[in-house]
Amino acid sequence: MSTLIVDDEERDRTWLKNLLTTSPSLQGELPQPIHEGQDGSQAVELATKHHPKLVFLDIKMPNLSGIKAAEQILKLLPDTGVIMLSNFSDEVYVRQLWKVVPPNGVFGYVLKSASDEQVVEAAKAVLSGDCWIHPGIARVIQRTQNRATSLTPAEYEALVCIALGMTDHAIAKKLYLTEKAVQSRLKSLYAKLGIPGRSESHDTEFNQRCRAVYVSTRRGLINQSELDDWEAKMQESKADVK
Amino acid sequence: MSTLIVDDEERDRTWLKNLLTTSPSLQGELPQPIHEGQDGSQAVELATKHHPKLVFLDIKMPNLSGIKAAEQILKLLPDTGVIMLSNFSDEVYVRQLWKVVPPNGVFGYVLKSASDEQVVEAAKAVLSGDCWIHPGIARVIQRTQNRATSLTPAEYEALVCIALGMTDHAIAKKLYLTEKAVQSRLKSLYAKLGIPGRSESHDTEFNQRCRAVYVSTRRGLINQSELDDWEAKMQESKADVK
DNA sequence: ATACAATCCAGGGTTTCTCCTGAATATAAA
DNA sequence: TTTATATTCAGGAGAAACCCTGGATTGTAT
Repeated sequence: MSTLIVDDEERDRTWLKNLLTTSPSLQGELPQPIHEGQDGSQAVELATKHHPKLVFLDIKMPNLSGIKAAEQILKLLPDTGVIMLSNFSDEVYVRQLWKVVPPNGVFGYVLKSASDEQVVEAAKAVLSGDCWIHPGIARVIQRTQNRATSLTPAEYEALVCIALGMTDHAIAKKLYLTEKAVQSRLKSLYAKLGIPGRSESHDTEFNQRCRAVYVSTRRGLINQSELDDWEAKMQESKADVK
Repeated sequence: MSTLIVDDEERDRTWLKNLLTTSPSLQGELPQPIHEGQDGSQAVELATKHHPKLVFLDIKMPNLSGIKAAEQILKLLPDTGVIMLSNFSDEVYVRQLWKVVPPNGVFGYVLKSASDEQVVEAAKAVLSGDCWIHPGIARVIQRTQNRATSLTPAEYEALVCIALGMTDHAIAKKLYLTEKAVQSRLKSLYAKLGIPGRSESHDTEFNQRCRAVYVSTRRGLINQSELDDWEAKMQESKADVK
């Protein structure tokens, strides 16, 4: 029974380690020893080796993201308590995490802007079998549950494509659809994002396509590093065709 | 003669404070005492009060950004050594900083991913009247100097507008131009960003408008918080018209 | 079985964006 | 003064994006 801390920034690792070991209210409760890793693949590796009870994972890491690392760890060791540490309250991550964590899984989600007390609180909660979710994320989760505003996989796919700058035609080819189907997806996407079209206000204010990307980024539905991943995937599948 | 540390994250402030006070190679050289602030307006306030020799400024802060704070501080106290601390190597910030810092000003720019040694090095350099720029930023600066790839103010303005999702028509109205002029700006923008148009490749791959936003964000020419500032400004000027 | 939502698709019409050529201005460098 | 460069504009053509209505197909919940 040990604890695992995985973050690519050494500064954050030592901060967290100090916090956990010196906190009075965690004395004796924190599984020892504490192992450390620097990226997602190390996280999986160290977890399979030491079977930790508690794992802290940064989301944004090289090689393997914290989310994917969590997925693999939970698949192998479902009883592990996973606490995600993130700089952002991005909806993408909440979306992804929701799919990865088993329904009865125990996990925490804390932003790096959290106070030391909150981090300790999260650790204690997860150790005693509860979940701990950062207050700032509560409303994000609400939104992902809400039918009227949350995006379907189809809409999300379309969103990513336009954010990468693809044309309707290119999207259709990539997803094996007609252009009409693509436009249909986009139409419902714009509606859910609340972007007014030509019809609604007399003079057109917005280019819906770009506006959709802007508000989605602001809401954290997409972010640059996610898009870059997609871009890389696109490149690959393009190479396959050749 | 004192030192000023301004960052909205307490964690980073204490980290930096510890680093500066405990570093052997800075003993005796660091101006004492050390004052701390949490945002840009406090930075200006504390600087006018204590006339520090050295100021550490985080770029992303509430109320007043680190860049704007630096501008005001350097206007009042041109001999202050300013060191910018940033999480990102975004081109926007380099652009802005270049305008704000006087030609003979002394400043540093270090990324938060820097090692402790680098931060100390930067501090020593600035204290002895030199500039210190993070290696990762060198090539960004190169790009901002290069005529062929750097954007003119006109192009940059257009870029921000399309990133916010405005139509040609809306942009023209906002900037007091014809739509044709806007399109002309966009055309040269696309060219500088190296985005292929309909003519260049047989089948159109990209929606240039969205693609431009994507690559610009990736290059750090624009970023979300900057765009949000612009969005707020747009709202204001819209209210003025009423 | 019925209802519902999500999806794909079609046709046809309107607007916006992009492309091309070309011209007039202004400003700064040679 | 000439030469470049940046910039604003025009007209007209074609492509892409958006609007509306509506049908067919799935799957899922009641």
